[in-house]
Amino acid sequence: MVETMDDPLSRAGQSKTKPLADKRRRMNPSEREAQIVEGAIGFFAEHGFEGKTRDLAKRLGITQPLLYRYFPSKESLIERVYQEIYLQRWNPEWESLIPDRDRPLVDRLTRFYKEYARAVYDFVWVRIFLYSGLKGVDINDRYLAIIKDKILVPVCRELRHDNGLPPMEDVPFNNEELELAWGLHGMFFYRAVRHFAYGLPIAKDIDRVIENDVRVFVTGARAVHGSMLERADR
Amino acid sequence: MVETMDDPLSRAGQSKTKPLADKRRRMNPSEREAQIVEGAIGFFAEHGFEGKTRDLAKRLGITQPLLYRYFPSKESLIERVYQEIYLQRWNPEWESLIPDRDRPLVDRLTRFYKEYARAVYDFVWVRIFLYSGLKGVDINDRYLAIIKDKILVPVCRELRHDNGLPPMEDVPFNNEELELAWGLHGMFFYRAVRHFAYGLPIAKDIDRVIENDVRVFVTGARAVHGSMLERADR
DNA sequence: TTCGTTATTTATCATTTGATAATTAATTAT
DNA sequence: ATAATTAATTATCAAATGATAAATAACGAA
Repeated sequence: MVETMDDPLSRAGQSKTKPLADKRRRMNPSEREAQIVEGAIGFFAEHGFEGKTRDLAKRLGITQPLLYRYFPSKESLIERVYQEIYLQRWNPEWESLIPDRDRPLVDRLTRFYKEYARAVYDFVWVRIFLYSGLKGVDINDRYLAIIKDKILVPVCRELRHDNGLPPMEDVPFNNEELELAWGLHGMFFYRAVRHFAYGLPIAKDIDRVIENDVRVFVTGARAVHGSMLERADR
Repeated sequence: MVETMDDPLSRAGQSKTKPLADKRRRMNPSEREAQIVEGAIGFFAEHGFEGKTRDLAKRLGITQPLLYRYFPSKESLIERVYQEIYLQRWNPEWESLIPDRDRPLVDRLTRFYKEYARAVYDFVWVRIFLYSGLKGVDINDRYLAIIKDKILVPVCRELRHDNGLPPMEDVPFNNEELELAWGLHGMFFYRAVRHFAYGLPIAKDIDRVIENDVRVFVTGARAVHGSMLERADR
């Protein structure tokens, strides 16, 4: 029986009630700044960007005006949170993984999504991504453009090659095909939404789930990919 | 070439700048209430539940205190929005669709997700679902429990039958199997997240996309479903 | 037309909230 | 030890926000 994992709220390490810095003042500025940013990430992930600066300060065990010594405004702190979250968690090596035809496609995809999960199946990441998406922040679009260009389109390319379909130079790439690859990505990412946004339990052995997802996708895609190309040209 | 659909923000009917009720006062109370609720749905879907009552009132073309004649508090209005959104959009007929073995499983699934899409691929629904999920509202959990019990578990049951696997009475249902069905649901629902939360374009011909999703899933699931049951007992 | 009812608005309150200024005190340099 | 520096706190401000009370005016009944 496959176990499930509960309590998505548990962020490893930081306890929730942690104004334990009772009398410890005068921290090294760069340390303090880092502490504020990290705290803000967790805080906004939990409460959304409408979370109050006073509550954030309380959580950090500092006073609210101190935030304004390090950031000129709440908005600038939020901006910093975006930077930290988005830029830190993309590994360019992933991009070279997909087109590596020395290995079977199923292996490549499984490997990619397992590693990607390690970076992204995370309370703060998922929730900040959703909150900023709903807010319509542009950095969100840019991130998704990378997903599309560096992962999904290459996946389609490899899928064609694997299934003996004509390359994109001969039969142009089309949106229906892109949706196919978004399907795999949706299987993958919606699990994170379920767990970290909705608070539902998720299977404990993520790796096995990913293996299944990829097998389902690659096997199933073979059955439909071809027909998309036929209908595609004119 | 498959077209794509842009501007997820467009909610059919109501224009965004609409305080056009310039001098028309004294509306029938039940009408007014309905108008407020509908306006609140669109408003909170757009701005989240932290949206300000004054902005909502402005959008409705009424004054802010009038809201409080119809709802004792902002929270009670939000509660009403939940009711309206969640209760109104579940069709019990869908539940009987899945187990109908007179039709091929692919047909049943395609039909269900097409009809479900008509109810749920919708700006306000998707966003309020996400906002309330992030907020941790219990009605969200209850809705997802219905999805699981009435759709996903039945899907697994039918999938077993279709692939000649032992019924649940013989080999018990397990979480890995459930994750399989969540995979299909994720393909489906993540498209809505992409479009309505992230603002990305989505293929115009939703029906065709759903057909592809279901074919990919059913074909691919056949390749992995069996192995889950073997490992499952003990 | 006049009057009574009540839907709606205007005026206002008490908190909350992002932000600033003045004050205090921890740490380092002399 | 003493003074200088500046991290951090305390004390506030002004605007925003949920909510209430009093005043107004639209509509139906007489």
